[in-house]
Amino acid sequence: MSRRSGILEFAVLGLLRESPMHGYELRKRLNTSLGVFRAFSYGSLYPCLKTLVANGWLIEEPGSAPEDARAASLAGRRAKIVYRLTAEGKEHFEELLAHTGPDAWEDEHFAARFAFFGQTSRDVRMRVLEGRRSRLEERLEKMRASLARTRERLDDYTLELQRHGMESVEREVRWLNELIESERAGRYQRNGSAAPDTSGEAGGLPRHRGGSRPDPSDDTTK
Amino acid sequence: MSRRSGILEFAVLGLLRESPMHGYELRKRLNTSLGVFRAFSYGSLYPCLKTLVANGWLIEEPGSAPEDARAASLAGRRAKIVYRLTAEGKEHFEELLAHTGPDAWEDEHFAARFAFFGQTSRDVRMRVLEGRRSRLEERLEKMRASLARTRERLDDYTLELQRHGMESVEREVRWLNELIESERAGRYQRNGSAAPDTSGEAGGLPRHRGGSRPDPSDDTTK
DNA sequence: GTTTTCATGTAACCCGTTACATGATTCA
DNA sequence: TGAATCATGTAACGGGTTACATGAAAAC
Repeated sequence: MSRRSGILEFAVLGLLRESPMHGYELRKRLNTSLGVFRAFSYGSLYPCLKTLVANGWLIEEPGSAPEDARAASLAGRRAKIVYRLTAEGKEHFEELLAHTGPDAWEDEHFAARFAFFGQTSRDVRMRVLEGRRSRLEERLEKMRASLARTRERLDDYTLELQRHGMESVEREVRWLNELIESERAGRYQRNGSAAPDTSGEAGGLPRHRGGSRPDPSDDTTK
Repeated sequence: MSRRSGILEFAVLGLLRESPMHGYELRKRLNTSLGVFRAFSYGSLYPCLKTLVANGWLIEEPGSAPEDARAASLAGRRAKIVYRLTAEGKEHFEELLAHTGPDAWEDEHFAARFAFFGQTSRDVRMRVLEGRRSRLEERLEKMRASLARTRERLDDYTLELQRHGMESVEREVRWLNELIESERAGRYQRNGSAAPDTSGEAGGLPRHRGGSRPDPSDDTTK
């Protein structure tokens, strides 16, 4: 059965659900769109793709770029394997999305699921957000308890590190609260299509100040 | 030479520098005092201790608890191996602390070093803090660039995830700025001994609101 | 006297990386 | 025609975890 669990498998399925792709492009998308929190290498991606195929979740299609029709007449053309999600793969991905295992609330697991919220139903999103929040609150409890126990024998730097760590967690809890509130109020939308200037309080998620600078240079993939 | 790099080795050396300990206690300290950011298991700790001994950085002493003197008369008493840092080990740890390798600025590496700032000179601290900061600023650049490139074809959730990620990084940069400022001003102290109520702006690091609640219950180890 | 906690260890695995090898396609 | 980039892969390793096995000391 090959339990290749982990983030990579999940993210690959999620990206391929949106559209078929070959490995190279897949990796680029992993490291930009999703890559804020993690970067993957070919050394893990290609073996992963193979086991996903072996599990029947993907099929490989010998494909070239769609608009490259004139090259299709060539005889010995190959390479560029396009992977496409099968029906079983789709089903498996749904299960993974909905699955509420104990590990599902860890940092990177959570981030990966969140990245695919657009393909989920609201009640699943709610469960995930609330699960993450209570997970963080447990963690806060432990940190507070540990700090209360050891405070006196720690030097200033260790203390400062712990304080900053706790503040980070508290901050994420507040963030989750906002998101949960948004979901409750029904403020969500499928796919914000090209709204070049996000100035007002539109329909979607709560808007914040800051973020990317308004510099629309560099449209190429570097 | 057994390049067992990684956080664990570093943290073990750092803790043993403060005082000798046996493995079990060592692990507890790793997961409370330092464990805010990471938890280790025996399955990694004990093998690590062995290689550290093999490298000459630690020695094992058959030891029981110091105040357990009456038990010393027993014949076949053993187990409870106490590990002590050798002179070479100490030297090695200093090198690790001062070493400015490219990996030294990553999240967990940085956190581990920071946790042992109390054993460092100020210029080393400054180098580490500034190194970390410029590392984060690089990361911000990439995130901004990536976001500017892909903004239109991302759904709201992915966008929100990236926004939150960037804000977290920006927040850490501000934190580092404060710390660097503190170091510059010479506001640091070795070991804040039992200041039960931290209300005013004392001599040490910049004080913040929030943190652990004033509830001194539960002094036992769970 | 039995259950808990302390204490040490090992073998198998997991999820990924690094470094390397190879070749097709595009562009100057 | 030669360099850059696209594209696919593999072998060896890395730094840990899980689950297991064992036994001594303390608590009840």
